[in-house]
Amino acid sequence: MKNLRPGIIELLKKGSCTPRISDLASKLHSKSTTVHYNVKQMEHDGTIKSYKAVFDYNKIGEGFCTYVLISLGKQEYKSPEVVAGELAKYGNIESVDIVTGQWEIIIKVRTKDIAEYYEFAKKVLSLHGIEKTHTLNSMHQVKTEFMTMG
Amino acid sequence: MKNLRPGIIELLKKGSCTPRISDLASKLHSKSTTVHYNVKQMEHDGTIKSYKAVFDYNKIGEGFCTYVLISLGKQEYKSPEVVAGELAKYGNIESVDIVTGQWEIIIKVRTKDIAEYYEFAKKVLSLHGIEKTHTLNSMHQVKTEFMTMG
DNA sequence: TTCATGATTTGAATATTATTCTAATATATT
DNA sequence: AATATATTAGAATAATATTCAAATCATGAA
Repeated sequence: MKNLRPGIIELLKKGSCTPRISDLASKLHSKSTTVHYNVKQMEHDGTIKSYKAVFDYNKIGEGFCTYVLISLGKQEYKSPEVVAGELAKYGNIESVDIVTGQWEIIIKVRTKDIAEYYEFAKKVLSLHGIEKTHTLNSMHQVKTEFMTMG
Repeated sequence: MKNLRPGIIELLKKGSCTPRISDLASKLHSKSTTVHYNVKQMEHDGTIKSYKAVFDYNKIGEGFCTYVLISLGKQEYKSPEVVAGELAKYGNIESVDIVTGQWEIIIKVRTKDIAEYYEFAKKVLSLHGIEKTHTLNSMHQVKTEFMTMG
């Protein structure tokens, strides 16, 4: 007997979902064929990127959430774009933004606990030409991906 | 003729999607009834909070993305939890976290442009007993909600 | 305005897929 | 080992998305 959850979680984290046309139709007081037409349009013109699940991250071993402000150092040979692209490849990094001001990149990281975060930081943040970091640990995730937790 | 897009976007931002059981089943080399059983289990025990869409936020008038670090001031009568809860109610705030360190709350805000952000900041950040803020503007959103943009 | 063109909506028919139910198998507990 | 519980599987059904053709609406040109 195989434990399907990890595989399901990995797939649903990024996709493998679909809009409920009939639900949208009834909520918007429209015909389902009309909603279907509009949604497909948004998919084709790139307005909609994906359909995915939002999890209770505490229940999938990613309850420890950290924001890391990253500075690259002026004389660095790697551009922020390159470093950001490298960071984006990590599955436990939820978001990567190149920002203005004193820091160059901000990332949001999800790990099981502080120990796993420490391993991540050792492995990832030492590489990639990162000079300086400032860490903000989330004690309470009140809202995530537009979803209010509770 | 009504423009359905705003309504569809609002609903898909938080929900109105469903997992594609058969897609999961084929990718995981399992029977769809088995996947169905496991997914329902995760829904019922709260592991899965919702199924939603991810957008190209530039195309839905939310291309301007800002992280705001918030400090509340020691003698404040409102707790971080209360302020965070109030902030979470705003539809254009993607995430709200209560964090450790020199700042108390970090939020991620989406607006159309800097002008709309200014209106938001005037309206929201002046209320709620917020003492000091530090703003990081995203010049490039490389990854969002686990989805790499491109 | 009227006409013509393209875009959006609609309804009916069909195809897919989720869901239900029952049975079988695996896992855990005593 | 024996019983109870949890998970997987198959067949039948229900629900829903999708397709297609036709109707309606919106737009711009004459």
